[in-house]
Amino acid sequence: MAEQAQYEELIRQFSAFGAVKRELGRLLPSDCSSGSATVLTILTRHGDMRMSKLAELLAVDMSVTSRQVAHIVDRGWIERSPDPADKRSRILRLTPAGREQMDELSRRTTRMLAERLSDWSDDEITELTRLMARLRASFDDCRSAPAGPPTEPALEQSTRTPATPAITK
Amino acid sequence: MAEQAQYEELIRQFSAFGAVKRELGRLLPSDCSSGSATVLTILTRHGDMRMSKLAELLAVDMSVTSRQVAHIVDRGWIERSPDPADKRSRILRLTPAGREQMDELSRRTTRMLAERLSDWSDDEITELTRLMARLRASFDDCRSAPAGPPTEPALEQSTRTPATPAITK
DNA sequence: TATTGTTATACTCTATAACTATA
DNA sequence: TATAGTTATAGAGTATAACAATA
Repeated sequence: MAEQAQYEELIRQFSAFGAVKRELGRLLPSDCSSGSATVLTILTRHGDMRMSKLAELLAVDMSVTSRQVAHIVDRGWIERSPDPADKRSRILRLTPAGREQMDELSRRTTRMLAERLSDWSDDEITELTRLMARLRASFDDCRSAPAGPPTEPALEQSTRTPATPAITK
Repeated sequence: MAEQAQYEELIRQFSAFGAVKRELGRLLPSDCSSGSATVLTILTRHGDMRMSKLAELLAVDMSVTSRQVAHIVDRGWIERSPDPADKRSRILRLTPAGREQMDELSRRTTRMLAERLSDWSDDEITELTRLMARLRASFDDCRSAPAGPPTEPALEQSTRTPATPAITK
C-alpha cells in the first residue's frame, strides 16, 4: 500500500504520457489514425474476434468500435464476415493488406522508439512493458468486479449503452 | 539497445494504456475535463508560466492551449495577467478556487488508484512512476534536438503552427 | 519582419440514445 | 424481452491556417 504522494506523482506521469502518445501519433500514415492503429494491433495480437470482444478489449462503447471498424473495413484492412453461430454477430479478420499495414506501423513505431530510447537498457524497457501490462490488468480486473460481492463474480459488464430496456414512459 | 520484438510489445502496452486513461477520465467532475485536469496539474507542479511554456509542457499546439486555458479561466480556476515584460504575453496563475479543484481531483484519482493498485508494492509503484518520467524525458529531449547537427542545439522548436511567414503569393 | 496569443475550421475519439435484426 | 451491432448526435482534443497586437 502506497502513500498519497506516490499516487499523485503517478497520476502526474499519466497526464504527461499524453505527450508521448501524441508524438507517436504524429508518425502514423495520414490514412491510419491512432484509433485504427489500436484496432489493427489488437486483431494482430488476439486474432479473429467479434465486435463485442473488440469493444471489450478496447474498453470503449461498442458504438465507437462499430464506427472505427467501418472505417478500417473501408480501407480494406479487415473484413467482417457473418458469424454462422449467431446471425446478429460478425467476425472480424485481418486481411493481407491489413497485415501489411500493421507491418508498416511496426516499422515506424519501432524506429521511433529505437531513436528515443537509445540510451535505455534492455531491462528498463522490459520492466516498463511489464509494469504497464500489469497496470492495464489491474484496471481490467476491477472493471469486471467493480466492488460487488464475490458471490456474483462473472457479471461480464458489457461496454455499451444501457439499451433502454422498454421503460418508455 | 533492445530488439524489435521488445519495442513492439512496448507499443502494444502504450495502446492499451488508453483504456486506463479513459477509466480515470470517467471519475472526473463533469465540469472538469481531462484536458483541464492536465493543465491544472501542470500549473500546480510548475507554478506560474506563460502560454507558450504551458503549450510546450503539454506538447500541443498553442491554439489548443489557448482554448483550454480560456475554458479554465471561465471556471475561475486560473487567471491570465498581462506580462509587464512583454505586452504580447500573459502569465497564467492558479487561483485559490483552482487549488481547491486540484485538491478534489487529487482526492478522486488517489482513491481510484488506491483501489485499483491495492495489490501493488510500494516499489512497483515507484518504479512505474520513475520509468514513465524517464520515458517522457526521453521524448522531450529528442523534440528539442530532433536529429540535427550538434552545432545547432538550442533550436527551441516551438509547438505551434508555422505562422505563414509572409509567403503570400 | 518575427513572435505571442487568439479565433475559425475540420477531423478524430468518445459517450448517449435510438434503431434494426436476430435470439 | 434481451442481445449484437449500427447510426445519429453531441462534446472534447487536436492540428492547420489566418488574424491582431506587440516586439
